[in-house]
Amino acid sequence: MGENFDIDQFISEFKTSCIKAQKKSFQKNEVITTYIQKRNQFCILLNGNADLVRYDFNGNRTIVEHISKNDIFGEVFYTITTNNELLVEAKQICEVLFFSYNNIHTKCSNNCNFHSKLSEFLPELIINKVTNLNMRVELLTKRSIRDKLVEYFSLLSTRNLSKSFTLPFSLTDLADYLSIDRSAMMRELKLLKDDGVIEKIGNRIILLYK
Amino acid sequence: MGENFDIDQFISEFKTSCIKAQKKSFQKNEVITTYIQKRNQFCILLNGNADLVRYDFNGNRTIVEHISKNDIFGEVFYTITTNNELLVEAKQICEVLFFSYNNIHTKCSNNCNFHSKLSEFLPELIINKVTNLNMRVELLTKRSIRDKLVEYFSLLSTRNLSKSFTLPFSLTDLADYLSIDRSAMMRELKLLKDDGVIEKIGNRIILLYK
DNA sequence: ATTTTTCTGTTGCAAAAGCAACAGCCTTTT
DNA sequence: AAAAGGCTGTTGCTTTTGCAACAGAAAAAT
Repeated sequence: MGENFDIDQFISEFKTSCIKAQKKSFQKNEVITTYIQKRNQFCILLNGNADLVRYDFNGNRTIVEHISKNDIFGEVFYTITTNNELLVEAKQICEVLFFSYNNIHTKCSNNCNFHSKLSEFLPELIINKVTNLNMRVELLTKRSIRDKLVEYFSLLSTRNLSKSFTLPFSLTDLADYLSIDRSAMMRELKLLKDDGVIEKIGNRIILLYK
Repeated sequence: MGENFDIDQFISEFKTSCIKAQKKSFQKNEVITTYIQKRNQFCILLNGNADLVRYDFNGNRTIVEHISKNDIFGEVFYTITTNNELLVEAKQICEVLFFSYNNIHTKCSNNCNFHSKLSEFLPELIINKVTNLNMRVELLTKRSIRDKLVEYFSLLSTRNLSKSFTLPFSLTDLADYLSIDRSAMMRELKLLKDDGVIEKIGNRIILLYK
């Protein structure tokens, strides 16, 4: 889409002229931020990819959100806090831009170019996020492991414009993302193969139906 | 919050001076809109409440989203379409404002007051939506029926500033919202009662823990 | 006021998902 | 080059969830 190209260009041309924004880099497996405090934090992932992860009492790990280049995230979107701690973990080397959300509306005293561009693109960025969240809800409301897998695969197939694609997750992470038990998922993947719905070579999937 | 008050006032003062927006009323159980076509539809619920509902092949009904006063919705947030049909159903008498999302950015030829106010409040409205979606993901990623119920109840408790509250759904709808079987949910509610976690009188819940 | 419909509450049984444990493979580290 | 750690693949067993069916209560329609 044209609009995505604009956003991409805007972000790639970014220079931190605004003193209220901070750019930081992270190594793989570093914690980018946690969502415990109430600081109205708002972030943009400039490069790399990361996961928003929750660990619960039973030791279950859940990938609440998968964060890619140009995605926005931060505790400003979690006003009602949950009991569990939420961590954003870098999966690769990441570059992240941090703000306080308060500073987005109020015009920057420097009247900086970045600031005015940001407020121009903000609705577009947030609508991307809403779209992703709706797809996530669509996935999670599927009743069975099989339905979740098939929905997720057809989503990836649509995104990649191909019936064959490599999973962007390890299978372990995929289970944590779909909020299901890994071994039960493996079992179901085998059944999907046996039933001729998919082919699977390692982390590469080919959708056979339709 | 102060900002919510502003939005409330803005919406309540609204008059359809802009010809590009349409206001319509709906009776209980009427279908407000469907998400099948690609029309960039964007809506605001001015009054009443509604559910975004999906019916799947197996006859399962899922309440994908519960829509209350001042919430925004519409197929513009569902760019990658799912196989299933999505319907917005009025649960009470509803008043709804319809736009095309394209008409929000491009300045209205009338230069109308409503239009400029809308683009001012849009980020706030969308952030509310993101927050709600994140809470929904939080609920849906809980592994067991019990965890879903307890999370949902503590959420309602926080919202109502009280350990006792009436469910905003029928129990049948609650199951469809949590994406679980109703009878299994009833069974678990009984266990929560037996274990002294909640008290339950009809659709009224009292949280006993903490 | 009576009928019809929807919702709540319950249960036995079947199916699905989770848990635990282990082996082999692959990748990264030392 | 060897060791360590993480990921994949598998399976037996247990627990949880779903399904089907029904009775009574409550709400809505006539």
